[in-house]
Amino acid sequence: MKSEKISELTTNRLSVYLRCLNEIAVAGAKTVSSKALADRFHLNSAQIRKDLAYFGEFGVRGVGYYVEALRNHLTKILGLDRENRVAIIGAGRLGTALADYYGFRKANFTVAALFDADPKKIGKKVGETEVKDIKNFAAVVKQDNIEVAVIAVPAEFAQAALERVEKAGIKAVMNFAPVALKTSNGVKLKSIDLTTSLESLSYFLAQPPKQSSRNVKPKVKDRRE
Amino acid sequence: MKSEKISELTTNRLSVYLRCLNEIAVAGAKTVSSKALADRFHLNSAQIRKDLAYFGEFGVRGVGYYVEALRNHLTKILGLDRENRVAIIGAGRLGTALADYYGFRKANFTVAALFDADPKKIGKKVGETEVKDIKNFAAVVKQDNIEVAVIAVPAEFAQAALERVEKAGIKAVMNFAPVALKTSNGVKLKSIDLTTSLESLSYFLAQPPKQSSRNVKPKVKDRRE
DNA sequence: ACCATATTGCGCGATATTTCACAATTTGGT
DNA sequence: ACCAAATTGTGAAATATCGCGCAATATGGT
Repeated sequence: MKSEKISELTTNRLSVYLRCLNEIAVAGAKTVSSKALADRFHLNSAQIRKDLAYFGEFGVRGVGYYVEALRNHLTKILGLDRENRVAIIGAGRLGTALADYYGFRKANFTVAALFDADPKKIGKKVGETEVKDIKNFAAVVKQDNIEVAVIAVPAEFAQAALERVEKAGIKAVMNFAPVALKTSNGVKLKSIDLTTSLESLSYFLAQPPKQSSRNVKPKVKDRRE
Repeated sequence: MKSEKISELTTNRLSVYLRCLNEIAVAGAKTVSSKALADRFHLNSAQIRKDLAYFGEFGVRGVGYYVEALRNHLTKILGLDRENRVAIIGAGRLGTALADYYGFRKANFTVAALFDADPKKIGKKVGETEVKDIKNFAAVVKQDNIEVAVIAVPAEFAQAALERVEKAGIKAVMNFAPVALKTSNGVKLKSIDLTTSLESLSYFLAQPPKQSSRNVKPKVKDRRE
C-alpha cells in the first residue's frame, strides 16, 4: 500500500471492479483472481492488482481475492457506504429524468432537491421532490446537508450555475452541459459531454478505416487465450 | 503533420475546440491564438497547437489561426460535414429522451430508427419515429443506411444488443448501459457510464480532502497570468 | 529596411499510465 | 515433508501523454 495520489482512471476502474464483484457474488463464487476479473474487461491483470494494491493487500497469493471482503473494501473506499445528498440544477428534460434515475439510488445518492430559474417550473412536483427556486440554492444546501450538485442546464447558464454551487460550499459537481467549465480550487468537477462523445465517434467514422488487416494484435498478454 | 494514430484524448479535445471556435466566430473575431484558446479551458497552449498539427499546419506564425478556416477544417476532420444515421436500441426513458435530443442534430446525427423488444412498446410513436421490433434490426440498418448504434437498454441486455449491432455490420457504437462490453475488432465503442462517474465523485467525497494548502500550484505555465 | 512583438510548429525532456516479469506465498496432491 | 500449480504484490521497462523552450516566421511601427 502506497500513499500516492490516486488517479481518476484508477477510481473509475474501482467502480467497474465493484460492479463485477457484485455479479460474481450473486453467481456464488467465494474467491476471484485478478486474471479472472481481467478477462471480463479489456484489461491487464497486473493493472487490477496494482489498482487494488494502492489501498491495501486484499489478495492472497495462490488464491486470489475473497469476493465478499473485496466488495466491502471497495464499497468503503468509494464511499458508497454513506449517503450522498444531491441537488440537481435544471428541471428540464435531463434534470427531471435524472431526478428519478435509479442509478443514483444504487450508488447511495439521494436526490434531495431540484432547482430551476423558470417561474413556470418552480413549485411543480417531479416524482417526490418539488422544483425549488434557484435563488434559494445556498439556503437549501445548508439546511438539507447537500454535498453534490448536478448541473443540467443549457450550456450558456452552466458556468453561472457552477459558480453558485461553489459559493454554496459544494465540493463535488457533475456537469452535463456541453461546455468547458472552470472550477475554483478544491472543487471536483466531473463532466459528461454527450456532444464530444458523439463527435469523437463521428471522427472514427470519417476516417478511412485502414485498421483492418494488422489490427488483430494480441498485444495485451492476458487477454489472449 | 504526422501520420501517427490519433489518440481519443485528442479527438475529444478537437470537439471542444470546435465548439469554442463557434462561439468565437459568433463574437466576430477573425483570428485566435492557441494561447487565447487555452485560456478558455484548463489547457496548455502547446497541447492545442500539437493537437491541430496532427492534421496540418493551420496556423500562421505571429498571427494565430483563422477562425473560419480552422472551423471548417475541424468540421471536416470530425466528419461533421456528413450526415451520420443513428439507430437507438431501447425505447425506455433514456432511449426516448435521446431520440429527440437536440445535440444529435447539432452534430449532424439523424436518429433514423428506434428499437425495442417489448411488444407493448413496438409500434408506438416517439416524436417522428415509430418504435420498431429489434428483430428487424439488421434489415432496417441495411435499408436505412444506418452507421451508428446507440445502446440504451438495461445492463443485462447490453452485450446481446452489441452483438446484434456488430452482426449488422455497424462499426460505431455508443453505450449508455452501466456494464463493460466486449467489442469485436474494428468496432468503435464509446461508453458513457453514469454510475462510474457518480462513484468516482463519491470517492472524492469519501477521501479526507487533504488537498487544500499546497494545492494552489500554478504548474501549468500558460494558465497563470 | 529594420526591429520589436506575437505566435506557430516541433524536438525533447518530464510525467503519467500501463504492462512485463518474477520472487514470494498459499494450496492441494502424493 | 515435498513439489507443482496458482496467484499476488511490486520493481522495472515500455508506452502514452503532456509541457517547455526556442528557432522560424509574420505583422506593424518607425
